[in-house]
Amino acid sequence: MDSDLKIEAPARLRDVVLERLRAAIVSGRFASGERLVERNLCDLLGVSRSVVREVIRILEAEGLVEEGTRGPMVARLDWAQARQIYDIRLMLEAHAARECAGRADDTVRADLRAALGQIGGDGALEATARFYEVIFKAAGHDIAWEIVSRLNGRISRLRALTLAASDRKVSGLSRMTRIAEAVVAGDGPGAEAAVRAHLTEAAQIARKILEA
Amino acid sequence: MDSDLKIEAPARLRDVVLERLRAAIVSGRFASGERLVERNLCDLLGVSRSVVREVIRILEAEGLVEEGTRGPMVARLDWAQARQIYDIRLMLEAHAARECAGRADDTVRADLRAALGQIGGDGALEATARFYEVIFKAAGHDIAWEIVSRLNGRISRLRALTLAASDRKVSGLSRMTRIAEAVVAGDGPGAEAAVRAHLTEAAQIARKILEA
DNA sequence: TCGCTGAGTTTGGTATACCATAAGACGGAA
DNA sequence: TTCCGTCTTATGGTATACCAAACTCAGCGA
Repeated sequence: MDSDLKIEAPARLRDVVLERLRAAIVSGRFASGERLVERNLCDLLGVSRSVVREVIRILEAEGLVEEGTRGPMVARLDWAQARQIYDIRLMLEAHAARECAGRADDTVRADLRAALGQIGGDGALEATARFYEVIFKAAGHDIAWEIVSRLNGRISRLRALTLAASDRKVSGLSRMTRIAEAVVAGDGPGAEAAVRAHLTEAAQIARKILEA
Repeated sequence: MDSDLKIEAPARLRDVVLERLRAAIVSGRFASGERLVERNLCDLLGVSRSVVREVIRILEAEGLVEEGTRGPMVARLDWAQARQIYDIRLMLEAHAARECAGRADDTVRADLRAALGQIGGDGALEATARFYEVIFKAAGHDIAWEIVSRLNGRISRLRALTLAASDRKVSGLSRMTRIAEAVVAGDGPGAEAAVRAHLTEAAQIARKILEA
């Protein structure tokens, strides 16, 4: 890895706050519909309002925060929205997986296996994201990846609501392994089908949670 | 229209600036890759940095602005990106048109005709947006509409590059009329095909422009 | 002539101050 | 008791101030 030499850019306060706040919302630390009072967030995070406000704009664009009558609040998430998000992800990911399978070279295959291997470990969430990133980037679908990343913020909120997270993780891993196998084998239609199966299952679980 | 009674929310400076700056970028007032120096924008727009900075965050999320090494700059737009955007729009719009055709009621049909009727007039751009909004909303694809709206900012930049805008407008109108006709007739596959034809043509034009 | 250095300037990052408005509390009059 | 008006306060919108890093460029020495 040549990343050892990379100079890490000094972390901007904005990025840190963005990450924190996003995590807080995704993890359910703030309830759906709860108002995000700027000055409270400033106290909570120990930063000034400038930072908080800029971060709120970004989270608004991600759909995690929406404007209430009096100010920003945590976006509400219902099944109607989640269903749409899964539909969109399905289209974009299926397309990317198919194209990726058609053009994956050895580097891509190796990256895919590496990401898959880390999913069982600690940073499961990051590894999963990395897995998809490899697929999208290899397919030349940068913009689609950008979109899916943003949508993932909202989807991730669903995961936090799941109680039995462990068994789903296993299931998800096996599904993703099937995706990877199809991609590595250059089997476009198979990869697409695997993506479809994975997302359909995930959507079913989300539906059960949100309709309850 | 009962909208006569509606109290218009006091326009926030942020919204005005957002619109202005977006228009400036889309129209080519700022060159691709040009640095957006905050203090310059403040002078230009006559507002404070707080506002400018928040607006820049929003435009960043729209992909119209990207972070340079030293600060924000107007995003570069090449054919590789535009092609991806057209691909994504194709998927989302085709899907929406198909579903809209399957469930359009009289209200939707009327709205669609109204929007179509206004496209020839002054606010062609707004009317076009309204046309698609009707289709997406009627199909129950709010989130997809949100995504397409954002992507449209980038696509709109292409239009500004076109010299012969008039003949394309006519062509676009006839294509959109075909979409509307298929939707009104409840012809899902036909609507999808019309969308496909329209976007394919638009993509071809964009390609010619960007590869030159 | 080339290169180094240091002052000055630009620029983005961050914090704070001020203002207008709307919600909420409180009290008086019918 | 209820309704209305007023006062207080919370809150978001906007502007300004300050700082540190980095870029520029003149000046100086080898």
